[in-house]
Amino acid sequence: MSSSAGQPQFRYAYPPSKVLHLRNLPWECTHEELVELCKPFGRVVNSKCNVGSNRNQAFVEFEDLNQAISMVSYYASSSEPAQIRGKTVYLQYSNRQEVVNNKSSGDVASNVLLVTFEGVEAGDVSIDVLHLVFSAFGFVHKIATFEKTAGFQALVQFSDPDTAASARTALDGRSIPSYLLPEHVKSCHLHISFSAHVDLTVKFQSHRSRDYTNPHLPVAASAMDSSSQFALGPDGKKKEPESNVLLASIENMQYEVTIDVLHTIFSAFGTVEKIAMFEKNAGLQALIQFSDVSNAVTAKGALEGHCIYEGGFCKLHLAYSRHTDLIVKANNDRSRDYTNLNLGFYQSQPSVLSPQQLPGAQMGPTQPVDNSFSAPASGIGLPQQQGWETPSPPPVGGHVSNLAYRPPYTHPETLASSGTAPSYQSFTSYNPGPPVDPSRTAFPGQRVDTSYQYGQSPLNPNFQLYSGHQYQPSYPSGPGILPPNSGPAAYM
DNA sequence: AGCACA
Repeated sequence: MSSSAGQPQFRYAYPPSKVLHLRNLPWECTHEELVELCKPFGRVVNSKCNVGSNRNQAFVEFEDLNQAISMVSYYASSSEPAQIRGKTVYLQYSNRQEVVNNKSSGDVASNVLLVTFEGVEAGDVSIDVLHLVFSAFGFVHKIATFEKTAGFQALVQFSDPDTAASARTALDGRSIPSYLLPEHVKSCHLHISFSAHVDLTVKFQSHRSRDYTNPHLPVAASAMDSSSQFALGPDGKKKEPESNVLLASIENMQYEVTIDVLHTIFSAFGTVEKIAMFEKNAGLQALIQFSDVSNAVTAKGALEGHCIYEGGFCKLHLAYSRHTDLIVKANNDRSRDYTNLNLGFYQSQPSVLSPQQLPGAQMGPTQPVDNSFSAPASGIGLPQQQGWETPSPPPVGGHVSNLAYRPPYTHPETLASSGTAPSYQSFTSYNPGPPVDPSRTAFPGQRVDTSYQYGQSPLNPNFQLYSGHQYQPSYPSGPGILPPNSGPAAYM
């Protein structure tokens, strides 16, 4: 019996399936492009590209049949055809019920993540920002960025698949907080899957690749002159000599910016040794001293032109200072020497260590440890309450030694597993003592990004970093926002 | 432009 029914030739030849067959695809169409097209209708759990003799067909599998139906129905009645790269794509239900084979959209756990950035150009997300974001979940070994047809992508290598999985779970679909992005970028959603790689080969430290396990790796010449990845702001000039001390000017200061806020922000990029704040030209300025020039460079690149608070408030402008070592005579709310906490109002405390034991000699090998990120990562979206409201208590014996010795990265599993918020105590025992512990650096009423500090990355759709509605200013905006007891700057 | 060789 030949084609009396004659159906299989036509458009809706097959009954609905959560697998769609797509054809007339552009050359070397990627999984990411397919997902981009299908995403409005549901979640693509698997795909296979480059199918057929012309390699221009593909299969996508939705997690749910209704999602596939909605996509087919939509394009059946749409005046605009489905398109990829401007090319019309024809789609129909597949005669299969699941996509076989292929890189299962990266569901095989790996210690390396493939990150696709949505809505940004290659230069918009610096490798330092990536490092910052992913370090919230564990020690990042290597990062490599590249551009393909799917857009700007990165491979981020962790030590083990579990750590990578926690980062993926937490960040997939989230957006990088705007204060880490150039102003023209509205949002930068992340799509994360597991890579097939296990160990990236990074030959140079450059603007597109880093190996954080090997600080002695040569720096690529190409990275030297292309300072563009750091210059997120409009200033393309790199005339001023680099320094370990940054001069920060704060523009549009509607909210209080305390020394603790600055410490929290800048500590994400390395060890902050000293901070001094002062008034200049009716504005607030601060000198932030890092232990290392490279930390200052990274911080400058990542933060220049960004606002501390949502809404364009407290915009940072950073320049290299000519200072290399600030002289802080007292620890107060305008100046702080984090390498010598026995100054100023800490002086009443008995000094537990002799001067020889103070930092410097004992500072372990300078490695890119973000003290703010060495903290345990717990579940995303936990209330940001644990401990930060605690007023900075006077230091107790032993805290100085914690400052002097900063342990290498400790895996988050050691503290926070099973999604329970680490208690303040547990954190304290892990990394005790102010002000090494960033939780102690916040004043009451001074909302600091603790969730970020604790490895609860802010990349949460509902997370508003330093947003106005979360922020409870201690003082009304206006000229009187600074604490009344802000004495004269004690640095020189 | 019409259904996949790990």
